[in-house]
Amino acid sequence: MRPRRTRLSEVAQDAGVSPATASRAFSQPELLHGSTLMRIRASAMRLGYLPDGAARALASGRSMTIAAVIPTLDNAIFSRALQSMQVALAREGYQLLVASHEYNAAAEHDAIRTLLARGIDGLMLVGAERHPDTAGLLASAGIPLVVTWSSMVDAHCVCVDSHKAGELAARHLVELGHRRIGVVIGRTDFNDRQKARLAGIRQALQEAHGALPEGLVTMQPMTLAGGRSGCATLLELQEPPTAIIGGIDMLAIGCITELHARGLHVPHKLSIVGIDDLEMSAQVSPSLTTVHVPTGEIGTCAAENLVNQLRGQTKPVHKELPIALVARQSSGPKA
Amino acid sequence: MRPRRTRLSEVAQDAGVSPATASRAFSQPELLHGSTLMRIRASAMRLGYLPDGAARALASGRSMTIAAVIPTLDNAIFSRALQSMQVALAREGYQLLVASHEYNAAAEHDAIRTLLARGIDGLMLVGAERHPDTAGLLASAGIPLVVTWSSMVDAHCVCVDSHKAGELAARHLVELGHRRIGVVIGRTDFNDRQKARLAGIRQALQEAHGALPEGLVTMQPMTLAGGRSGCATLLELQEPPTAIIGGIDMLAIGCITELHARGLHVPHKLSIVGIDDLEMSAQVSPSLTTVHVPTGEIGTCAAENLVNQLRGQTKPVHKELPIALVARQSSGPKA
DNA sequence: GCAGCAAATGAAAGCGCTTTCATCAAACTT
DNA sequence: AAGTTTGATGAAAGCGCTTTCATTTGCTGC
Repeated sequence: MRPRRTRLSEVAQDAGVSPATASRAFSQPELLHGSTLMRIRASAMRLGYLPDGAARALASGRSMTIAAVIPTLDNAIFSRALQSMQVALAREGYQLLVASHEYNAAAEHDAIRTLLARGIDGLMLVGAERHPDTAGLLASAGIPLVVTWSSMVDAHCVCVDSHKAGELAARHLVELGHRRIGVVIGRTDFNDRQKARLAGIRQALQEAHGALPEGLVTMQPMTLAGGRSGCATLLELQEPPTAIIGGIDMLAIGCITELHARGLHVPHKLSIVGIDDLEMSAQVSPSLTTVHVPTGEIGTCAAENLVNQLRGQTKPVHKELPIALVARQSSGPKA
Repeated sequence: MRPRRTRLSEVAQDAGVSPATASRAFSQPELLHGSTLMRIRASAMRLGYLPDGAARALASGRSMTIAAVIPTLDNAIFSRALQSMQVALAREGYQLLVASHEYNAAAEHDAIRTLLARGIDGLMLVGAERHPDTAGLLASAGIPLVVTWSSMVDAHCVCVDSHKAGELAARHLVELGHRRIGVVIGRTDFNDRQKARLAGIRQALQEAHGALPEGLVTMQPMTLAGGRSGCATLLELQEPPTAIIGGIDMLAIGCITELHARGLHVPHKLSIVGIDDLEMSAQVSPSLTTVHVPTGEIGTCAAENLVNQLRGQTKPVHKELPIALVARQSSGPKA
């Protein structure tokens, strides 16, 4: 078998101290005499000592690991949020564990269960919808929790107002004179963000010119291909829209692509607006008008929130981050 | 404090068996009498028992966790590979732990170190380049390892021939009659895949029409913006190329975008070829000619490889996955 | 010069589980 | 009927670390 790893006791022996002291050299170095600390560190280095996380976690009750359960890695907003979260956590000595559930509540439940069993110190979740059993699981685990993107009563949240995001996108088009506005929305199963955005769009349009006709809304997979297909669907209507809102930027960009493929000019022929403001949205041609959502910041704040909870901050903190419309080239006055 | 979690011994007591038997109910149920098993399961369910991963890992020496250290989550090829890997691992009862290093060898070393300390059963790494200290770290850890994308002697690998990928892209353009071919390559620091692709391109062009002039190669960040900027750089040359190869699809798509923004038709004015075959590459307009790399399969095979190693398969396995050119709309005969 | 205290270290008891080994009953052998 | 095997379970020894509590030592202050 493999050559057993160096143990803390061996380091201690090598340095001529007790295991207790050696342990402190890693967790509470300030308690040790300078020279002792040096000696232990030197021994550890020489012996190539690597602490055993399982033993540490078992003895201390802390794993220094935080988990994030997200819908999918296949959407840049989540990878970006995770990225920022990781950086923020690493700064505090925590490791990030990631699981995705592909928009399936049962899969989310399982992932949370597995993670909890694995032993984590905190958990980041997306959205406020859950499998009915999940609440109990979380309650019995009793670890710090932060809900992101959506708001949830009695829970720590780092959220944005998705309803308002929808309104902003819709109002922008209304102000440009559009009356017939199509919507390519992402699947709303187990996705309260898309639900809220759509509701926001509906409300703003309702206030402007009456209800949004059902035929002008198409639900698609949240990919570029979904955007193209949604755009195609709307174009085939008897009376096609003069503008389209994508439920996420990727859908909006798919619309631009489809229009380009058909030789229809954006925004002269049709205006396109998205929601998210991906990095690539400023780079596509024409650049995408969209509602900026501070994705990276959500990750950072989620990390901070969890760390604060682990430090004793228990009163639920609701943090809402601001959103704003960013007008670029893909939207213009009604033809 | 939080209400302590149910322990295995309590489940055992509740079911009227010893802790040993209760333990077996979870790890080796086939050893138990049917009725005993049922009884234990019922007790576990009723008490809401969740095993303690740390204790399990410590006692058994296995954490049922596998880690992947990738360059970045901000590139769809890695998120896709991870996705497939996760699915394959979950099937075998393993959990995936992810860390990224943003193309920094020292950061990779640190991540591996942290992961090793955390206690993992296997490790997936990308590429064959490493920080000088990493080899020792890995050797002393002595856990199953699989290197992906690149090939490495004496190690388990799931690789593709990046050099050949470069050749395929270049030859395709040569065959279409292009002589002046530009390259927008991703940064090659700590990225042997980009290095090899560029070398492959160089070799194919060399064989066709002599050395690729240095001025026709521009190195850029691996983003859409990098592609745009690289394309712009090449267009400003005294004698611009008639075709451009992107070191990754994202760079190639950036080129298409830049050309679109400038009103230059692809492929009539310029041909564009990428390498990777992202899902979106077939969806952009014009659709991207590229070299298909079976990204998802890399993840699946890496998972299988590690699981096999954990089952005792120790002789290094080299698996090379096939690649192939996919001609789409972005490339055409020289104008 | 000695009580009193702080600083540095050590002894030892677990953390919650797995696993080896032993035990015991039941089911076969011959 | 006695010996042998098989199957199901239990007792108990850790896994490698942290942490509480006790101990030692070197000072301070009167």
